[in-house]
Amino acid sequence: MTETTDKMTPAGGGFDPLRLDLQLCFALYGASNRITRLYRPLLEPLGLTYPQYLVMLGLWEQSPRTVGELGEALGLDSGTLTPLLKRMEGAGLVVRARDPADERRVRVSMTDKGAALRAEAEGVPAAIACRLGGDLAEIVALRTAAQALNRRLDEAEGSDRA
Amino acid sequence: MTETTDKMTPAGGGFDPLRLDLQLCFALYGASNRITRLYRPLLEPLGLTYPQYLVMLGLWEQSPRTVGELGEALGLDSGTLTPLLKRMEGAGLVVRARDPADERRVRVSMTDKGAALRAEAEGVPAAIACRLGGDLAEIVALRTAAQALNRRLDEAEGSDRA
DNA sequence: GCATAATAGATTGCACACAATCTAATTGCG
DNA sequence: CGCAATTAGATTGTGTGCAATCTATTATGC
Repeated sequence: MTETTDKMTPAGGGFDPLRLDLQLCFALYGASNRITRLYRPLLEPLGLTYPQYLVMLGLWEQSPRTVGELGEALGLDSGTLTPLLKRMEGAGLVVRARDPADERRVRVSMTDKGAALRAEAEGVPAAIACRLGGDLAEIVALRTAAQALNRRLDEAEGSDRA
Repeated sequence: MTETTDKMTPAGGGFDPLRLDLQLCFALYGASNRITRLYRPLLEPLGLTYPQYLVMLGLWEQSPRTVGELGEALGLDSGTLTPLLKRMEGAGLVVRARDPADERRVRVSMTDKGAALRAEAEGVPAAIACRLGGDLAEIVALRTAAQALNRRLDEAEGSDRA
């Protein structure tokens, strides 16, 4: 049987490397899921899902952008983005059009409706910050640490292909 | 049309709260996706997906457990767990059985095959740690910060229902 | 100049993730 | 006892997330 005592001595001799609450991956996985749940009720009035909101953030910074550029910025591939962007096009938030200069590329640009949505989204970060509570420094520290991790993982992933 | 200039002054007076790289949510979302990608090639030889691996971690700590207990531990609901557990049952890793004492409950228990898989999984955390690189303290700090966030979000979520 | 390789997206198939809803079983309470 | 309220999972429907593959287009080598 697998009766595990919950002795936790991270620095000690015999601790279990497979313990759920010791996994960084599990903490991040849970944080990501919880954050998505936290945003859902705020984004629903805007007619956006959470990944769609991220796409809009990307496009509010720069529009138009190609599918590949968005994928690079968001860390998603075309298999994820294509149907997502099609739904957003169906909702009238973006337009997709082949680049005449290079017919392989698809340029994604905001519509006026998409641009107008920005005003409604302005309040979202503050509302989230409020719900997150805690002190701001803690939030920033967590964000910075996650970004550092992401950078390192991107490098490792890139070197695989090199 | 909506041509966005990319003036960005993060430290300046009028910085943009909607900037993608300022979002904690985006950093965590990316980290979770990247971590899943990192685990995939290591878990594939074990015949596990990443959420299935988390379920196994939960069951290696305690088996049997009800669906509800697993959902509580992993932060997932029955709509996610039911099909996931069915696939794992199909793979011979777990068994699902109604609790005779309370027919509403379903007890999920490891099979011998599932228990045996633990030996193969022992090496996974070390392999991941190696790929993550960086120093261990940084990893632990990120994990701790994410766990603190998760606790706070759980409290907030719980108070919604109260 | 033309076959070949490289590139950008799209498509397909599978596996989550979750809201909303449903069903069956248990609890509570008069 | 008898029935409403609660509870535990299962089901359904929508929307990602990604590997593998396909197609169309552009760049390259000989």
